[in-house]
Amino acid sequence: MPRKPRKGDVAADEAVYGAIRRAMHMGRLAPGTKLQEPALARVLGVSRERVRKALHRLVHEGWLTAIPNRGTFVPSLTVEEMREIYDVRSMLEAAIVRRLSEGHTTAAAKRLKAHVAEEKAATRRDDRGRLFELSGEFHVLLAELCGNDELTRLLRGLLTRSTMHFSLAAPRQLTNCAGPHEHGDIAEAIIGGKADRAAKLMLVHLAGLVTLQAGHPPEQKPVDLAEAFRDIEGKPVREAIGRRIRNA
Amino acid sequence: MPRKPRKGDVAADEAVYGAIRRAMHMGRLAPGTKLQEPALARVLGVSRERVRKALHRLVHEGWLTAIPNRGTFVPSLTVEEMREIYDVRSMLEAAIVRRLSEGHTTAAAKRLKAHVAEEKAATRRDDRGRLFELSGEFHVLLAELCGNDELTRLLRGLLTRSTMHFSLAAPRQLTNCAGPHEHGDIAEAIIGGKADRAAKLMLVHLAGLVTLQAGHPPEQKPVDLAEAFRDIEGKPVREAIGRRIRNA
DNA sequence: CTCCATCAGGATGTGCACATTTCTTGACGT
DNA sequence: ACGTCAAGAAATGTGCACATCCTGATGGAG
Repeated sequence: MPRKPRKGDVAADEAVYGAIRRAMHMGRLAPGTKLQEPALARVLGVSRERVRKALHRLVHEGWLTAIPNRGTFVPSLTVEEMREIYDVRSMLEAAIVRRLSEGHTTAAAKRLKAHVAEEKAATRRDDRGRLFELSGEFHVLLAELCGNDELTRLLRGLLTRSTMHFSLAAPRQLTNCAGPHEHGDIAEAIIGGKADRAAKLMLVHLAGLVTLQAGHPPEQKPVDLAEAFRDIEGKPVREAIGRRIRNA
Repeated sequence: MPRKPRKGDVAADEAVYGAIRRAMHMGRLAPGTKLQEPALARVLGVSRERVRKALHRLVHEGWLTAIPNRGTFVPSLTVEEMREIYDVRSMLEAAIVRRLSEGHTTAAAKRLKAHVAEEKAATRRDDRGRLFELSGEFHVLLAELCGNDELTRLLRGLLTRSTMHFSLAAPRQLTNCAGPHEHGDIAEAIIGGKADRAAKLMLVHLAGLVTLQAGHPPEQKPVDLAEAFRDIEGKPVREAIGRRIRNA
């Protein structure tokens, strides 16, 4: 299985894809913003087809909304849609913590503890950017510990769509989850084997996030594309590495 | 919001997409088959870019596997991947039937009963094709009754990937679920409000499907594309109608 | 003054042609 | 005889140019 990268390679695709996602993640692109292909191609310094492909992919993944012959837009999640996503997450994550509570390796417990410790450290440093990342990764970690790749992929998609609201609507409040101590409690219940308690804590945790998000309606403001993508394109693509091609 | 269809329109895209999916659904395309773009374009009578777009979409949805600079292939699901998919389904669907058991409208109960009745009718007629469809739709129906669109979308994707194995590996056995009576029992438990029983029945049901599929390893045989797509392209696109564009 | 029709400008969608890569076939050397 | 390498052919990936459609503005009619 040769994997020779070419000159421009698919890395260019990933770069464009990652640049747009990062801009959204950083709250540069307000809901309702139209992402027009020529402007993006000019700003990012790539061909229009590259931008096209990336936009189509983002649309398919639910990050952007496309209207035929009109263009692609940054979606404004309604409260109802958000509630639905968290509802599905509740179903999945309650089952996940239940399963982990009923049986997990010592290595798993170690990773959980380490993650919670890292979150606490970030909290002490008041490093809200890092804490934002860690808070999301906690939920992915739980899925990973189940050893089911399909589950991990699915939950990751759900989670990114969940955190999109924070990124887009309330970029100021970089408090992804209501605080690391809730994660700590959940981890403790899992390690202690208390399935019911872990599930209940997770449900309360997610419910809290919903009310937290519902309290911060998205702020509509126009955005200049050139400004939004300033010092973005060069950085390495981090979040795309979980999205590899499936090889039979 | 105007919706003027053009001459060829997006319907052509959907037609190509649907044709390939239908061919897979009918077991015409064996696992490992390479879908090369020029041949498909010639067979379906459309331009190569149309085929390209459809293939990319199918790859992204998990129906096909793409290898850069090599082409797109019909995947051969391993037993492990299949088990993972059913594992996720177990988590979600157990939660679904629990929720429905704890509260549902009379209209919901009516739809459930009607569906089970239709399955029994198809069984009596020995209409295995129709039963195959209905068996899948039963699980989607449960998700729909929860009133959560996100959940419905997600489960539909999982389900199509589950049934892919039947379509590809064992097209002969058109018994999607082990029999409508299991669906009937689940529906009965839901309507009766027995959450634990409904959840347990669902878990047993899904576990049974896994063992059923694991017993039928995929049969590898080369396929002629022109033969696989005979009397396919003209038919109306049925399964694509649930995949509309998201409009903000 | 308001409303509608018409038209220019720009953006999206599509087909085409070329560059690049990979697979196959055949010959050559060991 | 087998393995290796090279050259041709075919398929994939990409950029370009044109067709089609939407949007906003301008001018005329009521």
